[in-house]
Amino acid sequence: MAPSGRVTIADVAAASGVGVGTVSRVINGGANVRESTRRSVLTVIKQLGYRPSYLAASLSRGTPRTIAIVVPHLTTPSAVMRLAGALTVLDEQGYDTVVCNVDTPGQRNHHLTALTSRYRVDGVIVVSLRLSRQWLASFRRAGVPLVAVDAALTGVPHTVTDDVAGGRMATEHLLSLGHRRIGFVGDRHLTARTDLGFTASQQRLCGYQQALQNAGLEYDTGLVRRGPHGAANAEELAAELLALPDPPSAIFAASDTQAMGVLAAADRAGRRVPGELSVIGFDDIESAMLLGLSTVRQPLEDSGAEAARRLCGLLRGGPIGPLRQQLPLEVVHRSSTARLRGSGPSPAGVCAGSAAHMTEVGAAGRT
Amino acid sequence: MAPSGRVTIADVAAASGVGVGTVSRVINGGANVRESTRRSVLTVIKQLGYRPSYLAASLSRGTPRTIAIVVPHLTTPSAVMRLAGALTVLDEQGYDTVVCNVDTPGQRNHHLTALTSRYRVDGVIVVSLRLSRQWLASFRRAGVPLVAVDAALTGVPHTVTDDVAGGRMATEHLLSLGHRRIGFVGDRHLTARTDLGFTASQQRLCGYQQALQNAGLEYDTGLVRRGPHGAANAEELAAELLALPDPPSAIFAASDTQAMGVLAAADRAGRRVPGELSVIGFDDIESAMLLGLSTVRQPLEDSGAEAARRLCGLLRGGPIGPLRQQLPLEVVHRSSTARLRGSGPSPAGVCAGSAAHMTEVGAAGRT
DNA sequence: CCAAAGGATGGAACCGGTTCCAGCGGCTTG
DNA sequence: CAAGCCGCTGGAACCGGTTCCATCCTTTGG
Repeated sequence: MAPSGRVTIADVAAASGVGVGTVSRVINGGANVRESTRRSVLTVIKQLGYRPSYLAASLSRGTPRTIAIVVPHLTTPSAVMRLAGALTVLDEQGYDTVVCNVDTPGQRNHHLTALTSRYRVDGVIVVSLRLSRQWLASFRRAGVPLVAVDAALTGVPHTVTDDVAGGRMATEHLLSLGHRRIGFVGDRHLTARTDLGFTASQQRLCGYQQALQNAGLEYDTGLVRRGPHGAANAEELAAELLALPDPPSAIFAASDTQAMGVLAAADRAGRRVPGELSVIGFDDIESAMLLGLSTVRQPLEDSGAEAARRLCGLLRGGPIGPLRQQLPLEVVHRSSTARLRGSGPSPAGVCAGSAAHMTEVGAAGRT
Repeated sequence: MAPSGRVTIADVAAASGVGVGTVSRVINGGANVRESTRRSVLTVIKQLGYRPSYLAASLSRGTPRTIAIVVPHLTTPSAVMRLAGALTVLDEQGYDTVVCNVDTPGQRNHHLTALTSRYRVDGVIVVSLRLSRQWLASFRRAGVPLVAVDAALTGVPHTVTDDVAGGRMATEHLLSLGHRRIGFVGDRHLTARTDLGFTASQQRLCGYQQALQNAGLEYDTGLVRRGPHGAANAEELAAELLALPDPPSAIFAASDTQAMGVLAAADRAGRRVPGELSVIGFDDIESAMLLGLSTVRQPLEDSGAEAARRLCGLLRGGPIGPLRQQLPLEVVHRSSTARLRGSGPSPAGVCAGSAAHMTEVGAAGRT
């Protein structure tokens, strides 16, 4: 028994009169250990209060059984759901997960440097971050397995949705309800250098443009407002649109969070939703259901879970499969969108897009 | 140079013609290394693509520089904000953070067992979980430093708010607006055995009762509805209250999430807020601001940050200070609460509670 | 009754760093 | 000029497990 300090496996071995190998076997899957031996060793372990060192085991074993997940703006609902999905799977698979929250490019670089310059985790999941060619090279050089969610990184397995199609679906939903003047509220396009470089908003805008074009409508930049992320900013932008001499009858917000800002702006401007203004968001976060917000649903939790599964498969050395895994989108019609007054009923909207179902969902609010 | 496999510190030492000790000094704070030596070693490191093993370093150093945070229902906004606050501080302090999400008692036990039965992290932050005496003993026996947030654990440093006072403040706010029939919507009280045993809702209910009593009002159990957590359930409970022959003119929801359910129920029942129904929540999550929800604000992010700071201090061996750290609460008056029609203006509400300021905040919505 | 097969076991080597201590020039000081 | 100090350095011991291999003790088969 150790005179002082931590109890080690050697102490346990000595105290129970067996070798360290046997103790190790007892602790782990204990194949080939006589039942009586096992029991006596377990007793000693309990008596001595022995706690195996995870570090020593990992070092010896050669793998930390830990993965890192790098996620920007952790507090946003969509990021959290992706994280939660990944955590669930990694938990099941027996991995520890260290979470790296990233709010600025500086933080991003800090964490990416730590992950590539030291051997610390078995693999990394990157969420919504558009990594530069340099970073990708760093990971490859370091031999750190990498998968991405909500970001198409060349050469890296990624789980994404078709944001362009999603933008189209949202816009087509509004078009099918008879709307012709449709506003857009989304994030400003920024470079990866000065910001984290999200692209979803940009792509959804593309889908919006495509849908308008397909419908033979002019793309009116006056109806497009972009600014920093966040509901409060979206509210201002929407207020601008509503103050226009010829305001839109519907607004497509690039995310549900921003859609909530739009709803607030509408409320403040005294516009009834959906009577005087239709609003559709993107993501289908929990609040969307509560607020009766129509939206384009993407499987947020699944996306995290899928990425985690793929990473685990990769670590197990299994086949990688196609680099790009695309998850389906779906328009969810709640009570924030309605037929434009004065436009006759039209045939069911044509929903282009990867998996364009459209569900009618009974929801609270806006009756 | 190693013929194959990972590059080790010995390889670097050999390749640069110095000893391992010197390489180690270069990698870390490099005190007492000649500048020319340092540079040549760094060059070799880059050339060989050497990545120091975090595991080996931790084992040798004796500390993993990692802490675990156990948080229930990660996807709820309040849990996320606490987590985010803790992450920020731990990041600054150079700790890795492994996140243990817990949705069921089984998961809780699984993670707590892992944390106590193996030496894996330097310390643990527990959020909102009421740990049993047995678990506390396990942690003490294992010598794992522990701090708690939003849960008063005996003998453990904890960062909390006074939920009873908060409940009182919310109710007094409504009373000061002339309301006399005030409903309550909150979580069902469950034992720690069958559920995770949150107590906040229960305590806020106590505050509600106290405030009523202080105002000389009868406690009417018919106005109190409790059920499983979640906005959807709260919506149902609120609907019950609104369907009463003599419905309440105001409702206090034990959390903002539940308050959102109440708002949805009011909307669905055609009750205008705050004209026909006042609603106040608790927490001040981001949505509350957007929805113009009056609420009792608690510093969620700070609570996580404070707990992390205390844990770091504890690990550094500093003084622990008082076990209980209490953060202030504050009523935020937005546009979901208003004077009861027909009741004259009354003097400013008396706000009991630890630090009872009351702020008037201009907010969007419900004009 | 003896040999072969196989389960249980002990223990050395190893994982890859950190740290401490001894050693070695070179420079200051008396 | 010798003693003393200090900055830099090399390297062995150690952190606490896992794993593999040699060994020993049983069984089972012939």
